[in-house]
Amino acid sequence: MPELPEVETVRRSLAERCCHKQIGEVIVHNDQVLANRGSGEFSAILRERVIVELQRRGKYLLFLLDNDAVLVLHLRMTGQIIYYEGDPPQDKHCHLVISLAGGCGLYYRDVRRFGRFWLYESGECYEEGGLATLGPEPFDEEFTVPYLQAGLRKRRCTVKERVLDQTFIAGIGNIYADETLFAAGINPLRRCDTLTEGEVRALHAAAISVLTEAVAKRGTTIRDYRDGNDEEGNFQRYLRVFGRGGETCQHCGTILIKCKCGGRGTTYCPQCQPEVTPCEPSA
DNA sequence: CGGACAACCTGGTTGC
DNA sequence: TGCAACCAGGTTGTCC
Repeated sequence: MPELPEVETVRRSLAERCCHKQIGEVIVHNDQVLANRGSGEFSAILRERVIVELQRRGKYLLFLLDNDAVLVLHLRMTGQIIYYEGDPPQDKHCHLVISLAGGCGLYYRDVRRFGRFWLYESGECYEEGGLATLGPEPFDEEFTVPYLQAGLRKRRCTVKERVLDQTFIAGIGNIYADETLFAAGINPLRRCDTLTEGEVRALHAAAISVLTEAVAKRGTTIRDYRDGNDEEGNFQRYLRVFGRGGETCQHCGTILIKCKCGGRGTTYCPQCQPEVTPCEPSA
């Protein structure tokens, strides 16, 4: 599941491969993955454009093209955008091929076909849909302790559901929500408006440190995730709670609990992330 | 507006 | 062994 660290790893791996290259033939095998264009129009607009720069916002990948066109991609669950040389691989889950000058290109593969491409030309507002409403990501200056505290107090849902809200914090998905809450010592089922100031500070620091570490380890591969070079991430070796329900907590030895929270599978340590916050010692 | 929930998809796993 | 049911989850859309 590509979240911020995975999309950032894809961005970095593709940037060095395809920046400044010109697009040649574009083949659409399945126009389901095109959100705002038909396949003919999509191919015609992309053809002969030069990829100038790759950016990322939250979980969105942006290809900035010459003539001010922008190709936006969200990988959702199982999307993969991979660089190839020679011929693109034969694959029944390959929905789109963008060939580049010099006998190489990018192919988009997505088993579940949830991922989407948006293509915008000069003058079109490409900040529509999800991009328009994204909140700051944990690496942004705007993501401060007061911002986090104010946002947590505005809702009554669980803290995990709040952390997953992309309009509040961009880039955190199910894996890093569980890992961040563990690192902060906060139970995912806690009501988000009941966190103490100390807990908010811990959550703020944990979000930044967990994502920083995950980017450094090139993301998490549970099953499908691959970067732009078709390589797996490494952070799955460092997960402390996600996918470890029933195992023992590496910190205290307690059996990790697997439950549902906001419809998502959720794992936490009942000892390190207690349901009720202990009274803080008086100063 | 917030909150709840179905829908989109297929492959892997589980249960009978 | 076969087959049906269920589960995984990011985002959008709908409904109350």
